[in-house]
Amino acid sequence: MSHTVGVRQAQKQKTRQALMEAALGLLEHQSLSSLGLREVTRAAGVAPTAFYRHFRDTADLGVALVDEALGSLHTMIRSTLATTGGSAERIDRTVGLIARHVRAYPAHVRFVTRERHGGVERVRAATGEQLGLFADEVADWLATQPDMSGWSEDDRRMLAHVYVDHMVMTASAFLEAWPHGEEHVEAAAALARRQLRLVGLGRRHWLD
Amino acid sequence: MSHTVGVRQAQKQKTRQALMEAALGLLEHQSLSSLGLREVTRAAGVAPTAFYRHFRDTADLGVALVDEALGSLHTMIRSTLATTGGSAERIDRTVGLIARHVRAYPAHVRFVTRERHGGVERVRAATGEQLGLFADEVADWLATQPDMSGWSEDDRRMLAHVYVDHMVMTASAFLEAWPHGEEHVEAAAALARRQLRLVGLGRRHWLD
DNA sequence: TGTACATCAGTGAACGCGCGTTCACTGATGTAC
DNA sequence: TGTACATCAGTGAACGCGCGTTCACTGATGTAC
Repeated sequence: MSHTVGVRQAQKQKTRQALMEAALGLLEHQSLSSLGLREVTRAAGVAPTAFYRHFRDTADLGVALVDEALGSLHTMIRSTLATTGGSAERIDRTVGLIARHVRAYPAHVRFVTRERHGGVERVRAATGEQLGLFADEVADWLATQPDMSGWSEDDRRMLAHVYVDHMVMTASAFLEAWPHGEEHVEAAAALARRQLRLVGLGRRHWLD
Repeated sequence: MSHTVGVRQAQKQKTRQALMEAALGLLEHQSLSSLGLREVTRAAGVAPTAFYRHFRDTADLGVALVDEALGSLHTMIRSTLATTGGSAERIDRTVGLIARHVRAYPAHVRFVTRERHGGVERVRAATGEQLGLFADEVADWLATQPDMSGWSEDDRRMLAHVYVDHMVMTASAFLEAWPHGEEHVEAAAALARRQLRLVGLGRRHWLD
């Protein structure tokens, strides 16, 4: 057998992933600062001591979850930016992409919104850093848009910030709306679209 | 001595307040779902069992904290709405009021932003309900503003929602900026003002 | 005003339990020759 | 290809500790007469 990655490493990755998924599941009903190591290993089906082969403590696991969760968000942001067409269509498509993302990765979204201001310093820092990078990316993209010429660097960053915050808040709103039925989800989508329209109008008249 | 409220009741209130303040202090570095009953009573200087004379469990205490924290926020919102003058002055004063509120009640602000999406269901529900009432109040006030005639009920509620969310996010940004020095606070204020200007422009052109 | 009894906020001992961490281990995978 | 040794992911027993909750209690405050 060719040593593709090594059987041992592959197995280790599998256990690591099992720990992260078990944690993500448990975090639906609690926050990271109350998540227990034994609780996670029990849910993952390994001995408590196995945990230490992968993470120093649960905060360390939390940072790994931030990277995973915001990696998937990153993909979504790129899709959003690639959207073309008129203003209304872009808004529709953006909100649709957010809804799809929440459907595909509900636990990731919950984790990010919960721990973004949560009780674990290192995780808060990691989340803030990553969302900052997103804002940078959006700001860079804005700089390429024809209607943004004449905007100052600071103003562009401000607008990017607004878009990123709006995306996170909308994702969180979808997550809350879901269990209450389809009409709540549609209401959340309608709200998000109106808000984007408001921001779009502000953007159009910023240099008036 | 006239039985003003009763010495006994007054003493009980004092202990209750001590428990809530101790909890608020402890919550600076953790979240409610990991807050321990014994930890709180230790910090408050009473026996663990005294806790049960006031709260069923820590979630119950959390709900009491929500009421207290959002009561103080409520006062601030009323002040903001009472602000008069031109658009730019109103923005300046609003952001100033938020900054003052954060200075006066940092623990309340931290608690609300942390537990708004935190791991304790009942506290999340209580926070959401109260913020919803704020949005209602802002929406009602918007209905009295001359420039809002012609707006639909839904659109007014959307705008109110934007203002309330922006206020909470700005308060949270101030809280994070504080320990990093005065220039970070000023940057957060500048960002908040620019965002309000963007929203104001959108508002002015909503019915174009 | 004084006395006798009721209330009840706060106490302190005791309990069983699950926690995080340590340690020496096992046995499959990897490596050198 | 085969053999001998090294590595190291995962195990299981053991530990000391702080947790939430129960219970009977104490003594200051409140109330009835």
